[in-house]
Amino acid sequence: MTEPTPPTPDNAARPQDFVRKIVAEDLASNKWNGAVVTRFPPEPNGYLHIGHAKSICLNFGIAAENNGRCHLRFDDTNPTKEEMEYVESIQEDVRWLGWDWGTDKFFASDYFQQLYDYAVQLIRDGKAFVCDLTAEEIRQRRGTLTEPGTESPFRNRSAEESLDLFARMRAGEFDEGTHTLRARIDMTSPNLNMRDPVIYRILKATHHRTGDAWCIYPMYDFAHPISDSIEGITHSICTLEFEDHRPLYDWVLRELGIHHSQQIEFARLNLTNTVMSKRKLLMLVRDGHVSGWDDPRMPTISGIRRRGYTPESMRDFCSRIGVAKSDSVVDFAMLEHCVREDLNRRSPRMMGVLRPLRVVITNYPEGQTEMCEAVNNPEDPADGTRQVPFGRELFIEQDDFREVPPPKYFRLTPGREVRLRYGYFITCNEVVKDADGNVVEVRCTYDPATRGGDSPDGRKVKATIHWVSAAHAVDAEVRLYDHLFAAEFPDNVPEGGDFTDNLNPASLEVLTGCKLEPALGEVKPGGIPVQFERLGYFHLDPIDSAPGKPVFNRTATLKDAWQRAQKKA
RNA sequence: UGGCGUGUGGCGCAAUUGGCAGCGCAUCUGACUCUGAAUCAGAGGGUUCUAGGUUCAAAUCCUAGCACGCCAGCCA
Repeated sequence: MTEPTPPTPDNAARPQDFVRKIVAEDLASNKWNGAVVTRFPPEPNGYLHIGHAKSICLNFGIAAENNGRCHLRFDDTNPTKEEMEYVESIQEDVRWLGWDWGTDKFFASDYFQQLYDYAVQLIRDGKAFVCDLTAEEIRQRRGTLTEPGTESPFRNRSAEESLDLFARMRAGEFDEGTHTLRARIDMTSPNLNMRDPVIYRILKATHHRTGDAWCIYPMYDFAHPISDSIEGITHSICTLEFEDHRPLYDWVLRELGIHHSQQIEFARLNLTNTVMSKRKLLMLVRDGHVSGWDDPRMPTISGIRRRGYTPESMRDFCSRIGVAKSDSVVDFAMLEHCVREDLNRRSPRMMGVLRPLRVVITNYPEGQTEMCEAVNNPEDPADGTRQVPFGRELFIEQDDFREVPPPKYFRLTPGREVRLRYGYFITCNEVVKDADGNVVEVRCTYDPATRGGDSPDGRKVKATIHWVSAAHAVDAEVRLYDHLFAAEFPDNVPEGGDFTDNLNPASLEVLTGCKLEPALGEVKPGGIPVQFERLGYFHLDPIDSAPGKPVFNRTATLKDAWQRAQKKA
């Protein structure tokens, strides 16, 4: 429907972040002969979220800005956690964000043989050894944050013996947990990662790509630097928690004497009213707090896509939040601002009534219908106009009528005249109630001279409200979303509780029997959200909608000064 | 009482490397308005973590503290 606009290096106007500065300096000093090669290395063990989007835009963005490449590499060294379903969704999400890895799609598992050969080299050089300690024994000897560890009794066995043992590990002779390959570094290092870290373990699990070809798998700290090296990565950008791993990253590459990319760490994204760890997101899915990874309340890429966020707004968001090394929490309002800005510019405007109240125009001829011309997008005249049917019976928003109006309430109330957008001025003169005293219908008169929405005598009305012709309305389900978590910082919870205690019970409100103008019944899936005038942006749900039975997800509300004033009062 | 890292308006980031602390978001006014939207104009908000020191001049350099984050998986 709408062509996605390709990502542009839109950071030019913004101050450069520290990573881009390093890249620029390296280019200036010709450190890598003009090459800029980055990579986005997800583990296919879950769906991508907005935090990943930050990393994706950083890595692909830097490559694009510098005429370089960004590799998509699946870090699949743990067969017990990874699945093909995730590699598919990850690719879809990166593509949706607008990035293209071209032919540079890789899997760490493609390097298993090379990795194995490098491990052998390390053993030969006396830099690694096979250790017979159990996990528990290794843990006990690791020492603590303040005390050094103690060396493994197998640390000094001969390279020949380790080589033999390693080959037998690979051949499947040993059970899981009985042997590991460890780097021989320094058990007294203040950096625990350097205390003879395990670099290979036995895992008799079927790998989603290599099947049963291997029963030993390299650890992240070994596989990652080498994968970067093999691919000729120049800048290996990762998050802060890997800072402590950099010495090990450098050690592996230095000892092997191979291409040595530079690891650079930045702070991961945090968002208010949101959790952003795969573990917690998985929990929300598994425990049924949401309908799935793509629930529109989820901060996953697939969730926000289904919610109606656009790739353009996501990229804009990522460039606005910046890249730095201090832990921080971005205000959710920043994200909303970005979607609103994009959607305001591009979304078609239409009318939909969420909570209908029947209006009968008593002086309008029964059975008559006419068409009113409505502007599709005032922000973009090229979008043209459309015809909206008008009749004697209409629906307006319940909120747009008050029998006893609060102060400064501009909308419909007995005796007051308001404008029906693109329609007529109407004046309310009668209220119909049910047995319980609820207003079920308002009866109005219209001024035929105000057709189109302007009065020839120049009289003004304070409010313009939206409406839908009852005879032509399309029925729809509309889902209103709010923050998944009521608390700004969901993890802040008293002893004994957990983040799910902060789930917002009102994060989803499902409205049925909503009344939409006919054009909204024709919206095709795959486009951008539509603005329901005065309400917000709504996105046709690609999964639950059926022909003639649209379901709309509210992407974001419009800013509402009235509501804000009400809340204050 | 280990190592690594980070502290700049409410929030996220800048500050040409020592030269009057700026931008975005948020907030609040006002204007305009056939969306209480958008737009436009404006406002408030800072002990640059603290204390010393160097200097004509410090967010930036030095010293000593403090706070916060991460690290003791055969996860990544």
